[in-house]
Amino acid sequence: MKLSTQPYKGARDFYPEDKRLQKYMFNTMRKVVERYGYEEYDAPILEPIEMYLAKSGEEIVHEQTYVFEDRGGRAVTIRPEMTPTVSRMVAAKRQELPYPLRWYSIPNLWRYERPQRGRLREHWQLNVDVFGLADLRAEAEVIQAADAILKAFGATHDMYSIKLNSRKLMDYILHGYLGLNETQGHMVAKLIDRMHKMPAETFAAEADAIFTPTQRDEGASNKLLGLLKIKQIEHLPTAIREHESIAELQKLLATLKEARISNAVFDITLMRGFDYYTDIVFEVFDKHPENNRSMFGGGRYDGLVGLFGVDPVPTVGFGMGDVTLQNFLEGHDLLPKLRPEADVYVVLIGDVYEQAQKVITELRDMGANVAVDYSDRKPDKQIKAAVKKGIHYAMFIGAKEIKDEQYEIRNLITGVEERHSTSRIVSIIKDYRDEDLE
RNA sequence: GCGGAUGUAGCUCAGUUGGUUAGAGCGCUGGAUUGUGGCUCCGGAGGCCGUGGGUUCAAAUCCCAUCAUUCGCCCCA
Repeated sequence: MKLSTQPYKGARDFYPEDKRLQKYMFNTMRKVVERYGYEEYDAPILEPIEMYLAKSGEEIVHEQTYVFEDRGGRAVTIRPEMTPTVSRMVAAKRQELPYPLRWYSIPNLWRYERPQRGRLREHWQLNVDVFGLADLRAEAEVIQAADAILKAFGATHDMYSIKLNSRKLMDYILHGYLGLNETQGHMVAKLIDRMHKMPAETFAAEADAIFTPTQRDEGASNKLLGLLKIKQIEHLPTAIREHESIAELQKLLATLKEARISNAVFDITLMRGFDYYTDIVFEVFDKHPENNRSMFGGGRYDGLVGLFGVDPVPTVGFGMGDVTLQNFLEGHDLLPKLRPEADVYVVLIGDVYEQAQKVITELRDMGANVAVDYSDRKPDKQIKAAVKKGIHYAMFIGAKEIKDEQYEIRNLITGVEERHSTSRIVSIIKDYRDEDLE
């Protein structure tokens, strides 16, 4: 039987060029969040299944999680998200950690589902969380960090928008204002979550079906439809505007505006799927016409740490997936041309392998990344290999060069060729390497 | 889990109403050119036509199944 060369369904192979891109994305994320003072942590990819039974809807456990039995008969899952894990870690050291905590991680996560654009079975996700701050300043900070990451990739505010809403507000609207019971509220919330994927009439009909005849007679259904059309906080009915969550949303929007985040907007239709959010939620949307979709989001989830039997710790965080981020960067043409690791490709001419060792070692000792072609092929073949690898410089070492201690170095982009000493060559290489690091 | 589309060379794809030995471009490789890439010219390798069954004198082509890829739904980071 012939073995397949395809990677497992929904998972990706990272060839060097792919890995280079991933390194670029992760490094950029790390650089930004560390600038905000976040510390990196990590944890096992396996967790006991109980971790996911306690929270966040059953769907994810029963249908979208990798579950298997270990040799000891324990049910084990491959983590589908990092939030429960990090909550567990915080709970374990609840009393000894220096709050507020600023933690981040870039875990590998798995979900058992049908792969499609922007959604694979395996992905990596930057998780950024603040623990121990029951204040909007935490929300403001993580949103700023998220915004700063996108800017670090070269994105501008016209490319995405940041939508904000409040779970507390929605709870009040659904139950207090519209008078729905818990089940109805849940159904309406799920429906609102899908609102933009269906025609307005379908939405209205499905919403209507959730209300009781009495509620419909009282106009609750029409009230809901009216509310969902409102784009500005100021246009909400007075009764709603007086709710405490409104002042918080306004305050957060004002803070973000001060921080020069001009593309943050209130969006009453923003729900987000997880049930564990307790207050502010936010989501970043790609505004590219062909990829108009949610990229990533987060919010406040004050209840998770407490599930581990310790006093609750207020928490705000977000998760940014690598697949959707990459789609975003590609769509807006923000991916840079990444350079290979090697600075220079050494072309050996003639039988100089032994004598060239000294020079090559010298280059490496001075900090150059040097790949050497040991194939004994003719120079043109060796040069072609260097070009194909995308290496910027080719260096020629032959009998003549070794004798003179002057080596030919060619810029493979411009074709310009010069003869220099090793130290001069290394400084040329380093100048080029630093060029793009502004 | 449900529905649609697509599987032919490493890649992108042709392939007539079913009819001999399955094609092109790019790429790969050797040479022209034994110390120098990109252009040009000449040669070469590379295919179980996704896989398994069926119909037929005859299948890349028609039918069924299956697997994979992909788009959407469900769900959701």
